[in-house]
Amino acid sequence: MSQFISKKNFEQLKKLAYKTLKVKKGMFLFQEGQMGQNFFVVLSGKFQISKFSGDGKELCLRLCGPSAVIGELMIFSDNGRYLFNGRALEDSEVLVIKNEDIEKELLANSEFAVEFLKMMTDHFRKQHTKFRDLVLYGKKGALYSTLIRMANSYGIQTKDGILLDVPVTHQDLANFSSTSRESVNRELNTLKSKGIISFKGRKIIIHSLDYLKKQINCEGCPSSYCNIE
Amino acid sequence: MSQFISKKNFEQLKKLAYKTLKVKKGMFLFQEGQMGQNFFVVLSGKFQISKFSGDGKELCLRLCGPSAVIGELMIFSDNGRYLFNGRALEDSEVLVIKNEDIEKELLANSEFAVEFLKMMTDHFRKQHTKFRDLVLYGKKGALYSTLIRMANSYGIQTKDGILLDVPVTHQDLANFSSTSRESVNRELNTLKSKGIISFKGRKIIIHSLDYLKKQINCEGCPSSYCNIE
DNA sequence: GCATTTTTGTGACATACATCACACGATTTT
DNA sequence: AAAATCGTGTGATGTATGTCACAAAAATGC
Repeated sequence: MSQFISKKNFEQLKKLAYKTLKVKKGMFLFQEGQMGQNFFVVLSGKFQISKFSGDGKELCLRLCGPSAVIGELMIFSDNGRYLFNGRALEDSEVLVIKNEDIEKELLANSEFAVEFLKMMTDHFRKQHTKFRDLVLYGKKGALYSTLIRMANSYGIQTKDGILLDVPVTHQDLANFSSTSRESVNRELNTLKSKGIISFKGRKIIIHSLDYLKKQINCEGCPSSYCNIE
Repeated sequence: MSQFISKKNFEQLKKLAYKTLKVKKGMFLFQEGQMGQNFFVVLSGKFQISKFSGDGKELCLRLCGPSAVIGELMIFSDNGRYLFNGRALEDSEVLVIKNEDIEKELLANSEFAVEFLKMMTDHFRKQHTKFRDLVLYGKKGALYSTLIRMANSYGIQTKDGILLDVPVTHQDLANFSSTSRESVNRELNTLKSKGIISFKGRKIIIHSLDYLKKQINCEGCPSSYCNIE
């Protein structure tokens, strides 16, 4: 169950859904700029939330697994356009909820409204920390931040260190860090030569999460914000 | 009156306040990392919302005049620490509202809860566009974005163009754009030589807002998000 | 009005980072 | 098994932008 919303309110969201939708791997559930009246709750599979820049680069913001709420930012928006792209990384299934239905429900049920507001502010703080890492600590900071987040979301503790158990390419990491594949490659190899990380096949093992955290002043941040979801 | 919250709900916020506070020019109303149980509504004066990086640089995010809601992001937070700094740029006065009081009120009054949620999502989208400009369009994009926002918030239409009627130094613009004073200076002079802007004393006149907008793909964005507040 | 401080302007240089080019190994397809 | 594709590694080079140094102009204080 997501850390965002209680089981009870997750059930409530389920009730509000008017259909479920299967999304094939690689397909867009929604795209930035597109009009739409729905948002979604992931039931199975995985989605990547991203944003395209003018010159075709893609900035990745979230990886969303089961029970994540996505496409939710347009609720109460004037113009009803999605801000991001949501693409299925695997064959996936989602609940579809009409914005007007949730708006009604929020008015009718203030306990639910508060829970939902809580989720939104949480989400906001999470996005904010990502923002901070990107803007205040440069490309390197963004990469470190991405590694830390992936460790918190997909890391498996082994005696060797934390194994990032997701199939990510250097290009993927670059997209999450608004930098280039080559820079990611070089920086990862620098980290490896320092003994901070190592590779196991294509996957990354982090030996010193602390080192990465220190570089971006990450000490105080509650780890619930520090993930990639 | 702010574009964020209706007069009625602004009155409601006023009722919830347990005191008003005068803040002298230059003083911090709150600082990042600081514990606190309150948020604020500006009654008079002006506040700057900012964030410090590890190496002492300051990233400025908002300029907040009367009826802006500030320090609100910690509502429902686990750790109760401010994410930003709020500093008075002039002698100012604010309403002080306890987080627990608003949390109670939101539970009791769902119409208010929805209105508040609306404000938060609006705010989120606004921050998001700033984020996009900073990360996706580089330093130049950040500066253009800042100029556009200031034009929308403080611009006065004259026959000459849009006069930015705020006292801002190049250093201020740099802080809003996460760049350096010198870069701002050079870029402004480049814009001047292209006839996009000109100077009237210390103030900036924008002759072609469209040019700036085009550079950062700003066409579709509703101008209510595109301000500095 | 003079002195001091703040703000702006600009050259020289250093650095971070993107881009291009290409090689190589691994994986997948035919 | 050969061919094609994909992911990685790395040097060379260009560009954007930060930093330093210092001067001129403007604003402010006394």
